[in-house]
This record gives sequence, structure tokens and C-alpha cells, in this order.
Amino acid sequence: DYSFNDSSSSQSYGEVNQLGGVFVNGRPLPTPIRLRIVEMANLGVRPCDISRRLKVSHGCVSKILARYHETGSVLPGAIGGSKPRVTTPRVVGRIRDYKVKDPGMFAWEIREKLLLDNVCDKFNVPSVSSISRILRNKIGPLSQPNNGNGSGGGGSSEHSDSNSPPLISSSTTLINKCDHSPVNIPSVVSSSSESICKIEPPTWSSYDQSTASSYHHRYLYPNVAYHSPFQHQFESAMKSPYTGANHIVSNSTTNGDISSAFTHTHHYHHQHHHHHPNTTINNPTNNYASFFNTFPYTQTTNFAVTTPYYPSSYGLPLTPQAS
DNA sequence: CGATCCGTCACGCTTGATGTGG
DNA sequence: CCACATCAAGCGTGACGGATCG
Repeated sequence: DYSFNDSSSSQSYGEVNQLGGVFVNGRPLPTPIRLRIVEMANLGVRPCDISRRLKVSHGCVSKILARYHETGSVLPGAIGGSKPRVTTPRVVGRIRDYKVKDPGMFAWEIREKLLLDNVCDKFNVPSVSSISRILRNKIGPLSQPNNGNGSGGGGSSEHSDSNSPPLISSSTTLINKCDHSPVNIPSVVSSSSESICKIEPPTWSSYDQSTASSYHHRYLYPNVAYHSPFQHQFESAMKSPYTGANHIVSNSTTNGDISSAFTHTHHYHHQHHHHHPNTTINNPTNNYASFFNTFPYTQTTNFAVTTPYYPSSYGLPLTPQAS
């Protein structure tokens, strides 16, 4: 159960929402939970049921699914930062060039040269402190000038920040397959180049280890084991040539049984996809209600392999739009 | 007509790049 | 170089309201 009751760690923080789920105000949900939301939506579970089952507010579910539709990414956006960046890759590149040509240059000299060369104007020229920081953090040893970050030759995105840790590996396209925006990559996301979409078990000691420091160790999420008992159903659903969950069928009608859950889901979507939302739910009682309460689970699903068409609960494709 | 679903948005919060001052 | 301040970004929650259903 994601909504942990925190008996395992005296260091955990969080608030409890109306559904009984735990959240950290101002912080994104853990990636596995975000993934699970998309997973369940792809399986045809209605957003309201996702909300209840994961104990995440429906507004949040709606937002995450909308973002997924739009960008193909389940990851949260880049948090923090302020003001339009003045230290664009171009500026950083020029600073690097100056420093390469004259390693003895002071930050204030570089600042003046940026103005002199019309790289910046007086409104967007970095402060001496910023330049100093750039020299220290972004350029560092000048053994490899213009290390391919595009600063010198242009063409790099303004979002690209040579000071940032590498964004998620391009091979980890489950998470980020369409998302070229700057994002925080929680460390729970595997950066393994070979395990596309593999989500590491979130054995978090802090919320976001990538920003771990004594200063940032304030928020601890539970050590959520992430074992999905129905991973194979999901994976096979994802490989379906047409509508994901449609081939998941079962004779079982046991309430709470996963198969009946998927069967119900199938009915829901099969009919709603062709007709109208909310018109033909066979059984208003939650056939699949209790099933997903069997959290925690493990998520090792790969859904970047195929991009089948999955109708959402309102007949909208869940498949991310090509960007 | 009440219940339900879902999109939207204000709210209070955190974060982090940048600026400032010592 | 460091500590601190600033502030715009994103976060999830919770409430609202329109649409729909039974």
C-alpha cells in the first residue's frame, strides 16, 4: 500500500490526504506511483478508480495522465530555478572559450568581455558570482574544451544545461520517450542503458537521492517494495496490437480477482470506446475494486517497446502523441 | 434529481538557479 | 568563497462546476 503508515521510519514525513494516501506537499509523487497511474490507465482502469486505489487525488491523477498524453513522460517537470537563465549554453560556451584562450582571466574580466563581444547585454550578463560558479561547476578542468555540449557550435537546446546531471538515459525511454524538457530525474529511475523502462525498486532513504545532501534530507518516503503480481498481464497487454487490455480475459467473476478486474475493465473500455463514456458499465459495483489494494508491488514493465493504442476512459488515446 | 466522474484552478508548499553582500 | 535572499518554476491537494448517468 502506497499510503504507508510510517512505522518503519521515524524520519518519514508527509501528510495524509482525504483518501488516506500519504503525500509530501510540494513534492512530486514517487515515480513508481506515477508509473502505476499510467499503467492502470492503460489497462483501462478509470481515473477515479486509480485515484481511490492508489489514494492519490483525482486531480493529480488527471494531471499526470494529461501530461503523459501530452508529452509521453510520466516524470514530473523540473522543479525549482528562477528567472530566465542568463547562463545559456551559448554564454557558457563563450566563457569556456575565453578561459581556454586565457586561463588567467578573472570572472570580472570575462563579464566585461561578454559585454564587449555583445554576447550579453547589460540586462542579461551573468554576475561575477555566476561566472565564477560557471567556471567552477560547468567548466572545471579545461582539459576538454567544448566537450560536445553544443555551446560553442550552437544547436543545443536552451534547456540543456551543462551543469545539470545528465538527464535520463535516452535508452530509458519508458519514462522520457517523448519528453525533451528539462526534468528532474528521480534516482529511483534506473539509468541503466540496457534496461529500458526498468524501474528500480524505490528503496529510498530520502525522497530524491539525486539531490541528496544534508540540506535536502528532509523528506523520506517509505521504502515501497514494488512488486507487481500482474506484471505479466500488463506486459502482454502492452504488446497487444490493438487495444491493450482487450485480450486479457477471464472467466473469473470473483470479486477482487485480478482477472475479473481486467475483464471488467475490458468491458468498460470496449464499449465506451465505441459509444459513449459511462453508458455501459455492466456492473456499477467495483468488480476490480479491491484488487489493486494488493500493493506494494514491483514494476519492471517495459512499455516503451510498443506504442499500442489504448483508449482512455473517455475514448481518448493514452498513447503519447508523437512529438 | 442526486450521484458520479473528471477537467480545472487556487492554494500552500518545495525546489533550485541566480543574485547579493560580507 | 560562502551564506543567505529572491522568486519563478513545479508539486499534489481539495474544491468547484459542468457533463453524464441511473
